[in-house]
Amino acid sequence: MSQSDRTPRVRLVDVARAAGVSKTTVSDALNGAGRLPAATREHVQKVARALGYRPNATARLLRAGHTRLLGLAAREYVETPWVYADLAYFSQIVTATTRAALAHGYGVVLLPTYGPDDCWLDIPLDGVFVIDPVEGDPMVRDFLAAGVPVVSDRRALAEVPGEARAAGGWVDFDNDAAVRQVLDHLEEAGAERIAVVAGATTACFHQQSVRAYHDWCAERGRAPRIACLPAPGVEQTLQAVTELLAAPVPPDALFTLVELSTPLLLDTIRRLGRSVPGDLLLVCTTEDPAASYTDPPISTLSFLPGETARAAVELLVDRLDGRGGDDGRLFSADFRIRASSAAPGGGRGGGDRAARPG
Amino acid sequence: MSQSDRTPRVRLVDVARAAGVSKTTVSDALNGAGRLPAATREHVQKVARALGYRPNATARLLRAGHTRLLGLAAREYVETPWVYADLAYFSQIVTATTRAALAHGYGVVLLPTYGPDDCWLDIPLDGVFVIDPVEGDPMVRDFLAAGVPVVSDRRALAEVPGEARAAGGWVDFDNDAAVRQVLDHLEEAGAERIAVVAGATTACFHQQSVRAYHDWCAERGRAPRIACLPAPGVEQTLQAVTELLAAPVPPDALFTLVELSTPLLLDTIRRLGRSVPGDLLLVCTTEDPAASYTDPPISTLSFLPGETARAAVELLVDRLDGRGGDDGRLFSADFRIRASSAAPGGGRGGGDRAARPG
DNA sequence: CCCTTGTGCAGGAACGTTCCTTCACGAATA
DNA sequence: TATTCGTGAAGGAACGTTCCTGCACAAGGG
Repeated sequence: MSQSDRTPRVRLVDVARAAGVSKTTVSDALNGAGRLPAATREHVQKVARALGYRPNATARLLRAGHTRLLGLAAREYVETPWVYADLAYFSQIVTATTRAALAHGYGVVLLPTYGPDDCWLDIPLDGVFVIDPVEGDPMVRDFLAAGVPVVSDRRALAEVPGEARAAGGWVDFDNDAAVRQVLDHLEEAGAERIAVVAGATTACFHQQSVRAYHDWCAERGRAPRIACLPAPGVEQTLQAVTELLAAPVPPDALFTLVELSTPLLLDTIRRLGRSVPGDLLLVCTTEDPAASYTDPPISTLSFLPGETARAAVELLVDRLDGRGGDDGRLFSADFRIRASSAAPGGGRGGGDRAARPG
Repeated sequence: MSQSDRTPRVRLVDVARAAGVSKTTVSDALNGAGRLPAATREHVQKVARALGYRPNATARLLRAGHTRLLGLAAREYVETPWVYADLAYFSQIVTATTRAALAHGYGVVLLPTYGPDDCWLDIPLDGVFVIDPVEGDPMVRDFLAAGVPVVSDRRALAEVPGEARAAGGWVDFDNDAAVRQVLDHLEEAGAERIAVVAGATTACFHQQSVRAYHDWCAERGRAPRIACLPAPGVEQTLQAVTELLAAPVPPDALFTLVELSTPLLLDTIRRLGRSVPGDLLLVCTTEDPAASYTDPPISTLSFLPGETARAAVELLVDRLDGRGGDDGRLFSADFRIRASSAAPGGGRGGGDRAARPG
């Protein structure tokens, strides 16, 4: 009943019967294999075309032993899958994963993140890329147990005990270094009261970043000024910024970790009567290219979703093809200093240059 | 070699042998089928768990006759697949398709859009959602020929001759009506020289919209002012806007059809010395929620990618489950009038109200 | 004339499931 | 005692491919 028509699809044997040859001959003729004279080959092809024969993909896969399908799952807010794919970071991850996979002859399946038991195992996959896995992630566990190689974007979680480890790879960022780099830069530019806007999610990124910020503040004896958003959204984010800036002694620098329309943020800050970078230095974590076209251009921190995804797919494909390469790859975030965080004295900034750690 | 380990995976028969029962018993015990006493069932389950047995997904699918996998393909700029998934429209289509599919127990495969011959047929799919198919699209043809139901977002292309038609569905917009609605609104608000920014792509949306604009202008004896972008990108778009506004007799209204950061556009217009809506009325085609938070809020035209995708999936799923419902669904775009296109006299606008045609 | 070598194809075993059919056996009924 | 009946489980045929093996026949060499 699943097939819309009740005509039961023409199979290989049907072609064979119609052409008066065996299954083998048909298969060989259509796949360009075996030793067949051109005449036979063409005859079979003609018959197959006449009958409208199309090979059954599932049967081929069963025979082949692999599916050329890679799974992609985002494990943040598991109960509402793919809601955050609207964010530029996820969107670019999806795009880049797909493009890289296709370049290697693989398709990409967007996976369910919750559901009855281990329902994801019903999908025939050769490998999986898991974004933001949680501690002891059941999905990761299931796939590894099923012998499906997993690459995640958190190296900490790839360190599972025992033999399963051999099948897990990772790509990751030096998150601490990135956050510190931004904070150091702001301090150097004269900032004394740096405020941070983060998200209260299960994503390692936010948790790690917030911790790094607290550590950095503690080392300098500064009081952290932080707003943690329970959920993403334009309204909430702008609200948080407004509140931060309304403090009795307002911050002189703002570092956002949540994704947001940067031109809109700039505009909002202006409407609150503060100028960038005059009154407030600004650095945004974002993948939005619009950031470099604002006035002033905004300093950005990017976690290179495209490169991450590409690397993850390469890792996975290498592993699938038996080329056991590295266990993982560590990236550095891409910090681009622009006018929005230039020193008041004018000693820095104005340009559009990338800074890389150590 | 494809499987990373050379341990050849434990199969159903292996469990059967180890448990001292037959394949049937194992299958029934694990799937909760058949008539088995609890003791046997538990014994088999224990053995299976001990051996680390995981059923082979491909084999199940072959047996089941369906894959619970839906394909998603964007046919715009076929040679560079998924580059435009960064755009909010595509991104939301992908998100909504995936969520709707998962809700019905289907996974989503992001399809290749080019490649050797009909390579997409190697992927085991139950149905396909094709965005922006081109005329006589080979992908659509291939899938229909292979008996895989196709839903596209262009009703014009679903009208293929003959019996194949029964397998194609569509969701679409009344594009002309939407464009005219915006133009009429701008005219009513006092605009006399409406300029349009469109993209030069194969997407029906742009072509149809441009045609509608030309027709509308012709009916009124107005000269069309249009900028067609060869490629999307912040730089190009802002450049086009700058040029349009630099005309000797500049436009008094702007209607953008390409996706763009709306706060950035507003900012750019201001930097060119024009005020919105005072000097220039503004309506943007966008899916970006930031548009309602700018100052002034921007009037937007949305093609509801989320609802489109949901409808497409419903259509597909209905067809797959034998519930032959409609052939398609026609949507109306969502035009929201805000202050950016309010009449100079102040007669209109300021609010945030939706307008629907008809 | 027999043995090799090569060509053209057929048969059938995989791939790993599910599920339909059958069969044995003990208990209940006639 | 001979017939039903229900329970528990085995056997094997699908699902639709691919590909290994092997057979028949013809041509060539000794």
